[in-house]
Amino acid sequence: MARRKQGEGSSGRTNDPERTKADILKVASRHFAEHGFSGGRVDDIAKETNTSKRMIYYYFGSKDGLYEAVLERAYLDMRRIELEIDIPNMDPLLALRQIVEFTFDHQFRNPWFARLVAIENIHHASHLKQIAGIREHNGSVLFQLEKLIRIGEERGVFRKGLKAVDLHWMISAFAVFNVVNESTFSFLFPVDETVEKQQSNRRTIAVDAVMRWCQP
Amino acid sequence: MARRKQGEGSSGRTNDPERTKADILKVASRHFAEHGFSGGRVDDIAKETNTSKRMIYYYFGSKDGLYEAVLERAYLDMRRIELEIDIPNMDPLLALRQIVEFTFDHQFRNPWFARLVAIENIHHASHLKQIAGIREHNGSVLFQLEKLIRIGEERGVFRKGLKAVDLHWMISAFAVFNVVNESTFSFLFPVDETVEKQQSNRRTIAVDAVMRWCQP
Amino acid sequence: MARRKQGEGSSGRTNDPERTKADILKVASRHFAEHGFSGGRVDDIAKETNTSKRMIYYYFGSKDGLYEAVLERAYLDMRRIELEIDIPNMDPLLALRQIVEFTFDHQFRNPWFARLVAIENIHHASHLKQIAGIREHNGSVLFQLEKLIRIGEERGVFRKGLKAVDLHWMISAFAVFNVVNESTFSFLFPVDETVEKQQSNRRTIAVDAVMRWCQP
Amino acid sequence: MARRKQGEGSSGRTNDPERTKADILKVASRHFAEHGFSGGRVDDIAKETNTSKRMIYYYFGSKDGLYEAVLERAYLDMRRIELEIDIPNMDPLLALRQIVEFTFDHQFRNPWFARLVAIENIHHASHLKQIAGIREHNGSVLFQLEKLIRIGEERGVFRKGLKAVDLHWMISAFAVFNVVNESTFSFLFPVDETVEKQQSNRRTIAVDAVMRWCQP
DNA sequence: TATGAATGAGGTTTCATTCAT
DNA sequence: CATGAATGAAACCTCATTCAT
Repeated sequence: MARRKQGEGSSGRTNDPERTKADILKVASRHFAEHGFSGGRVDDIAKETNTSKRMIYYYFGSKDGLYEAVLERAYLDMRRIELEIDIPNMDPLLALRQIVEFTFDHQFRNPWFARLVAIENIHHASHLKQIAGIREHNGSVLFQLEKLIRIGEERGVFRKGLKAVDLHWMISAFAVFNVVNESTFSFLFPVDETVEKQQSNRRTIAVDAVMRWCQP
Repeated sequence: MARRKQGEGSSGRTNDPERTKADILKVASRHFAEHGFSGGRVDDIAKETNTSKRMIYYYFGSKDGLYEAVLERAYLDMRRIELEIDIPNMDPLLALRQIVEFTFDHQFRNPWFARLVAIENIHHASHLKQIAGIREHNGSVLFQLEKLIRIGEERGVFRKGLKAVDLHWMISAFAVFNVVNESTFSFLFPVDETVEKQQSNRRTIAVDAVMRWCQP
Repeated sequence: MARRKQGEGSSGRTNDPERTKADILKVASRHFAEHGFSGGRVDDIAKETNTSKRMIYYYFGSKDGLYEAVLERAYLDMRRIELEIDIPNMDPLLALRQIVEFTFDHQFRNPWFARLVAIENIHHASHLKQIAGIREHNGSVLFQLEKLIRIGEERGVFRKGLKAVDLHWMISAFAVFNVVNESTFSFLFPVDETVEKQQSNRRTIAVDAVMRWCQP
Repeated sequence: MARRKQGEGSSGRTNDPERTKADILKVASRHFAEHGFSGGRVDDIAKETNTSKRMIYYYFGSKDGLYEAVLERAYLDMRRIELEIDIPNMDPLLALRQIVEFTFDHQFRNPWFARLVAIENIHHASHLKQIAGIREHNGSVLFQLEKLIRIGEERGVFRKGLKAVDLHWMISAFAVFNVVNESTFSFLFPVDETVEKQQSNRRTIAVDAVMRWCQP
């Protein structure tokens, strides 16, 4: 039998705080990304969860607290994933291409992140500003890009004076706009292509634009 | 002083439906852009208006109806303004530069438009899809860009195969991202510059990127 | 040219008070009968009318006033129609049969009257009690039935001691219940017949029951 | 005085959902029966309750939902009570008399039921049709009457060919009309009798009419 | 730790009625 | 006589949050 607490397993009750919190966070991420912060419903989140509404308040204190936790987790995950790209001895142009493509694809496949960011911007980043240390954590992207720019400059494949924050801004603009404005853009300017073809096309545009902009 | 139209100002009752509607729409635009659709409050909008909450329902039927009217008006205004740019005999490269700069600046100075679009995207463009004729109206931008592309190609200053919808996508990405993601981006990646300097810098990035992307 | 007021005819504007009032009353009758008093909407009535909402208030003072006028008109019409039955030298049994059949059919073909009465009963006849002279007017039915009963008794085809008010009560019970409770009754106890067949059947029941009850 | 259940009375908070729901339903039944559906006020119902308006929505979802629950409960109660009449070895004529008298009296003493049904008919039985299983449940009356008719026919005290649904229709017509149209009828055709005397008289009419109609 | 019942404040919407022309 | 704009009060309903067990 060995160490199994009474009641565990039967009805979703876990008695595992970390698991419970993770479950709530995952559900809440998707829910807020789908409905926005004001449009999000604590009741609905609770229903989708394996636990009850009371647990949300127990662990996160309030709707705002829950949303902030969601946001923090989202940024941590995103930055962690980005760091997986390895720009060691790779050719700078190839590395740049990979970064743009990876960012573009990853955001497209995980649209809830970009949507959460968009939602947070509607609220003037007020929740983000409550999250301690989030700024420092995000600095990692810039370090990576700085490294790339330095190498590229040295080898003469990038023009001089590129700034990491500008490059990140441009890459983000494409990757985020692509996800976040998809609904209105594709409705207003429909293209006669499959979604896959269209995404591939837009990714090419993004890659080309970034690379042309970086080169001498 | 003179120049005061009969009944204007003071106590609100205008008996001028167009004025009343325009008043409501203007207030509502700013309010929804500020708080989102779900976060927007009909009560608050009414308070800022010269009229009462009842009139909002009299003219727009519901919160959704009001929001749709706001959205429609916003798109109409935006497209009308864009058409003011004249690409007649101008040098294509110069015209392209002006279009990007104009779009970039105009969106920055009227951030509520981009915010409304972002909000609408959170809701999967469900309201936009209710607005009859909005799609047709928006086509005008593409016509303009197509004209520009044709001239640029003929003169050999643009590379071949450019598509208007792609160009519009890129220009929008910069102009919209710049406005909509400003809060989170500038919080996470602060730059030690004045806002004006920063905007000027980003505009340069956008212009350069677009022009490099269009040229052969 | 000859006596035609400016604007007459063009847009429904009549300048004929009686016609206007009659128009409003007719529309309001059907509307209240359909939705009840509380469920009735002055706005909706106005829209169905050839005139405007203001006229309703001009002529009838209030929603209650309009409803009372509707009720009065309905009772007047109903009693007037009933008096058209002629019981002169007719055979009493035949006359009785005709009265029951006529009442039954007429109520069925003009269900809004019975519905208005049902609605008024929900409100404890409070509006009816405001209508001056309505009680006296309704007495006519009883006079007619009394005449019939007298003749029937004299000829020995009716049993002794019948009272007009009881006879009217019974006839009304069938005719009114048939109309007013149709929705719930036919839903709960559906019969596999055409509506016409069913009505004919119920009318037979009513006629048989009344006649058996009157005969010695 | 003893005999007071724990928590009963006083401050309202029961944490006993069934009791809370029953309390709401009872108050709502009387309220809707008194004012109709459109004329009924959720606020007023809540005030008469031991709980708050919020709980009405918690348990019943909407005003319509509450009304449907009221209607369902009313029909269930009515049919349950009717079944208490026992037609075992009783003389069919006596049993018939008892059924008519019981129905007549019971409806008169519980007028809110007939009023609810009248109200529901104003709304074309739209709520009733939402109630699952209500039709099946109501079938019980017909079974009972069929049994009675069969016995009566066999013994030759009823004429042949009687149908249960017709008999139920007739009994209902008297019992329901007596309650529902009381206000207008007694106002228009006042009788110089006590209410008790009048009811007794009408009950006699109903019994006589039904029995004469059933006999050969 | 966990649950379902309960809540007050506030949100959207509706309605009969009146006003200005 | 006639109209459409305008209104305040009150209606229905929702939401984040807390309580009792």
